[in-house]
Amino acid sequence: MVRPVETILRALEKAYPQAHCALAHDNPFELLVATVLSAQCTDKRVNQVTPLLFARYPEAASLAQARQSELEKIIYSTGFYRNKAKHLIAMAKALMALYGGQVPADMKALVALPGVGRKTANVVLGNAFGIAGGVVVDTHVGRIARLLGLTKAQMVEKVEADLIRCVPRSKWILLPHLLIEHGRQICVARRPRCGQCVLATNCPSCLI
DNA sequence: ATCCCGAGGG
DNA sequence: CCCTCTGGAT
Repeated sequence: MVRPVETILRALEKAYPQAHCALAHDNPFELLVATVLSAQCTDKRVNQVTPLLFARYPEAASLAQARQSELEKIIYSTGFYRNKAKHLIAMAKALMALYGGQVPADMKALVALPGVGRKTANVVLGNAFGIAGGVVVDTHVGRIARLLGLTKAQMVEKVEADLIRCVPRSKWILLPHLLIEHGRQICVARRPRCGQCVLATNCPSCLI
């Protein structure tokens, strides 16, 4: 029923040769912060607040000393601003206390940071350090959760486990970017453009 | 109304 | 396991 992953990968790589991490960043710290901000928010809007954010708080040391009210104003438009501001300050303090202000290149250490879950850790590991720790699975998977009778929480875990099993490790970092690009251009939530979809012939939800 | 590169708390 | 947190785009 489902086409081999290799075939899907090849089709997506051909369709989106420019796929990459769209969160603007110059170093692991900036990517970590940007990824925390990206929760339930488009990368484009994150990129609108990060220039001012990083000018004001260029590294963990300054962010750890931030006044929460000031930080909230800067990140306001990314949503969840109170939680994110609180988490970012706590995260920066933890980076100072545990890692000398540096971002650890380690899954367990990243996930233990305040406000950092497995998805954020995977983004930082893969795109800042080039380490394929796991596979980034975002909220797109929630769209098909109902078809399989799974909750979103179950879905995220199962999908990553399946991808780790089926996809060669050399593609773990690239694959999420391909899927996200596909989700943005073709497989959008409302009125998906199935007529232009390179995976249409194999898609159970295809509308044509 | 629904969705966006989620995570913590109950 | 479910809920909440938030604003802007579509």
